[in-house]
Amino acid sequence: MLFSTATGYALRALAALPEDGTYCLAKDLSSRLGLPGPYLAKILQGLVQADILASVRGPKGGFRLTRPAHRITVGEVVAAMEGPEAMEGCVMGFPSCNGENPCPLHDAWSAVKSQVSSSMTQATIRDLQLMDIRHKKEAKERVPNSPQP
Amino acid sequence: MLFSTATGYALRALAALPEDGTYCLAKDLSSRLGLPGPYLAKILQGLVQADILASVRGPKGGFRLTRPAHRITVGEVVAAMEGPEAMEGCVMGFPSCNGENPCPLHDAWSAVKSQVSSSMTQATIRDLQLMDIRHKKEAKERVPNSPQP
DNA sequence: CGAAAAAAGCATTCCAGAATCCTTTTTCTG
DNA sequence: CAGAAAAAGGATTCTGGAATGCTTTTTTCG
Ligand code: FES
Ligand code: FES
Repeated sequence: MLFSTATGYALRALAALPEDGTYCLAKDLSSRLGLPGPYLAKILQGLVQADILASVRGPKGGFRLTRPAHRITVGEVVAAMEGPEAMEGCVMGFPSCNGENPCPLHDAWSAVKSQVSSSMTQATIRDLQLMDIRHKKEAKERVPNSPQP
Repeated sequence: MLFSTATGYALRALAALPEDGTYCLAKDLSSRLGLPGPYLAKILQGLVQADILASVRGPKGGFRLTRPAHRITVGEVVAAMEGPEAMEGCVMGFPSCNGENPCPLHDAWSAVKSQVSSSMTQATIRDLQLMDIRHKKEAKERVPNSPQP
């Protein structure tokens, strides 16, 4: 899936945070998204250190975005989660991917890398929020009223 | 790295096999490539079942390609190793990657997928052999004579 | 101030992929 | 046929990421 599952969780959690500065509980997020609770908590803490989230402890505390959603790029989040060296190395797993001794997929892969990373610096958390909205709307249309027993 | 390390090993091993039908020992391959011996052996066995390699047991036995190198595509090897479902799923790890509710990277990623998979069906083991030759030649030029103590 | 709420931090468990070891089967050679 | 060489097959260990639990610190509120 190209990135680690933790990165996916981070993106989903960020997209689920409210856009105003309200603080939001980790537990709340995890239950809303159906993600493993303590694991998500740890991920959120990491995002705090990357200055993507701000947190306050104690009652009334929680997590919130440090910036408006459209100012946080997907690339930034991926870098924070995966480290700066993500997407390095040869697609085929050959040792050392450099122009010197390219594997047959090297050119295609280089194009891919630049394409993905440019898309990632374009896309922001705001875009993910929109996606989520679409998701919910669609679900609502599909099942007009679904009682929760 | 997009694919598993085993897939990388498989590709490297296939590229290292002689083009004539000579049988080649697993142990020989592993030592030549510096790959973990028994692990490579198991990988080779898998390639036999995928009809990419043929093997014969006993003395004078070993592994060989079932077809000329230029008739074995990289895509075929990847499929044999990773299963047919490789490269499915959303780049960002969102559940279900379909056109219905695309994530912001979906279009870029779709392009990537088709590009990579078409490159993979174009490239053959023969191309990998050429890469290897380049590799060796280059090393030789760099170190004209390197005694092995 | 004291109790409760919540994040922070740390150790631990779980699990799949990576790698190793050992036994069995096949085939060649003397 | 006997023995050795080599792949085939299965069980096992190792390892890093995924996930969980527990304790500590900070903050709010009565
Ligand atoms: S060498 Fe394979 S992707 Fe660059
Ligand atoms: S939905 Fe993310 S890549 Fe298709």
